[in-house]
Amino acid sequence: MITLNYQSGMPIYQQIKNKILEEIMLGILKADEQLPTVRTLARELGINPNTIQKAYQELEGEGVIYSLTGKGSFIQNVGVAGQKILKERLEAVTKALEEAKMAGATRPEIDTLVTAVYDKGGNAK
Amino acid sequence: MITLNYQSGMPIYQQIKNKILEEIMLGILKADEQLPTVRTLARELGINPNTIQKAYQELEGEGVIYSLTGKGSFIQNVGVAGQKILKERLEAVTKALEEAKMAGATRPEIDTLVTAVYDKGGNAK
Amino acid sequence: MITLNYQSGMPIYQQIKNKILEEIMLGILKADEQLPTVRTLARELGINPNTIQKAYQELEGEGVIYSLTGKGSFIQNVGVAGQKILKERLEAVTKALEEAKMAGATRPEIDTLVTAVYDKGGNAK
Amino acid sequence: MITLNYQSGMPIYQQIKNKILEEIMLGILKADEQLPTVRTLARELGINPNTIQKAYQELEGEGVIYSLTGKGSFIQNVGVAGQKILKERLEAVTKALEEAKMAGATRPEIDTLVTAVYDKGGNAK
DNA sequence: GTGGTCTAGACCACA
DNA sequence: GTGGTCTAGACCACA
Repeated sequence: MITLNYQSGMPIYQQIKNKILEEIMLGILKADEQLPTVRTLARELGINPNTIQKAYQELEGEGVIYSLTGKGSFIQNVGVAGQKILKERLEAVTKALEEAKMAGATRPEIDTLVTAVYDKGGNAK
Repeated sequence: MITLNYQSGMPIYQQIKNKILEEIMLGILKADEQLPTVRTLARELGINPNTIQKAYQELEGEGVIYSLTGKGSFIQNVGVAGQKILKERLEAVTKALEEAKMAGATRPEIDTLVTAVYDKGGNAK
Repeated sequence: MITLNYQSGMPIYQQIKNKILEEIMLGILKADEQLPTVRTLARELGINPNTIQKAYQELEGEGVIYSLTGKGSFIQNVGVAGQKILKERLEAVTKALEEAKMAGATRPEIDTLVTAVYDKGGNAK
Repeated sequence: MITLNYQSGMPIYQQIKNKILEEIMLGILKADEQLPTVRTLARELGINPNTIQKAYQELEGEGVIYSLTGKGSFIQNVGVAGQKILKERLEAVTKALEEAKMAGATRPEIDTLVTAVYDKGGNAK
């Protein structure tokens, strides 16, 4: 179930990519599981199939899914993709931390945030 | 002295905004101090005046600077602007943390990052 | 015994063609020997009969097998087909070599590859 | 100067990618040199700008070029990209060699091909 | 002007 | 039916 945000400024195909990555990370989508077809998902979301196609093709280029013409699109072996995603996100945290520090954030303030996120229970979003 | 990175993917006007915000946070630019004019800065950086214009306009919209027609652009009272910037950056950290957690980042991994950033000394960038 | 690789990107009908060509080259399939029927092979491999049909039709078009309506498909006189296949594959090697050379591959690098392939013993795959 | 082959079956965007990779490999295109704009190249080749866009975006995703909105597209630092391309092409040679061997190609036949390619002079295509 | 996103719709190879 | 390619054309952010 993907809900699109047309006001956020984030491209639709990006939102779709993120949602799929998220579901892989959370174990909702598992290796070799089939994704909705390009056309089906496009119909469901009320958008153009080309936009789904773009999302799927980028994910395939990144080794996250694989596509079989005439069959459909499937989740790739999760391990490799997952490690890459984790690494990217840790780098994003570091960058955000540096900017916050520059704006005057203190160590205790940051620690409070970290604790808040890690005590929220399983689902972080 | 602003150095632009054309290959980082970050829009030029954003880099300019960030640099000014940074200098305010670090106390280099102080309240009511005058910024270089749009044309002067454009010439210095070898870029289109429209780009500087956009950076200044957004900073004015965010209450960070104020413009006096025919006089130039000036740093707003720092306290107010600073608190808003800090708040935004702490929110960015929270968002980055949530995404990292979802990708499998553990609490100790995050703590290591935080310590790394806060033990680097004064200049975080 | 054909094993299909759904993730290699190579079309299924191509994999079937290649496997048959390979078995002819290796002398496993001999002249006038009967191939499994389209339906039998489709059932065995768990794929669509159309896919087998396409593989057989192309092989027939290339003079590698011949079909007798109501009887089945048979291996063509091996000599003729084999020479054509060999010629095609040598052309493929030339093309690959030219592209590698253009990308900076040196003669010794190529010689190393050739030796590696030809010293591996009977089974090259 | 790119000439397209509409009969080859190779997608147009692939042909464009290959041509650019080739020119980088041959040193015709150098680091930070600007490529023709999406629209210009589309007009020149008589094809849709979207097709050029796709070629450029894939090259950017592969780290071969970088694009600056409002400025144009440029050749990335060549070293890294070049090594990746070379490695891929050597693997293609190995695969072609294995298939040729399986079809009965002898070592001397292969050596003849290699010599033919490497004695043709600078321009292999 | 330049790259990036998206829609609408056609046509193809493959299964 | 399914993914892949391509055209035509609109609109956007950025420079």
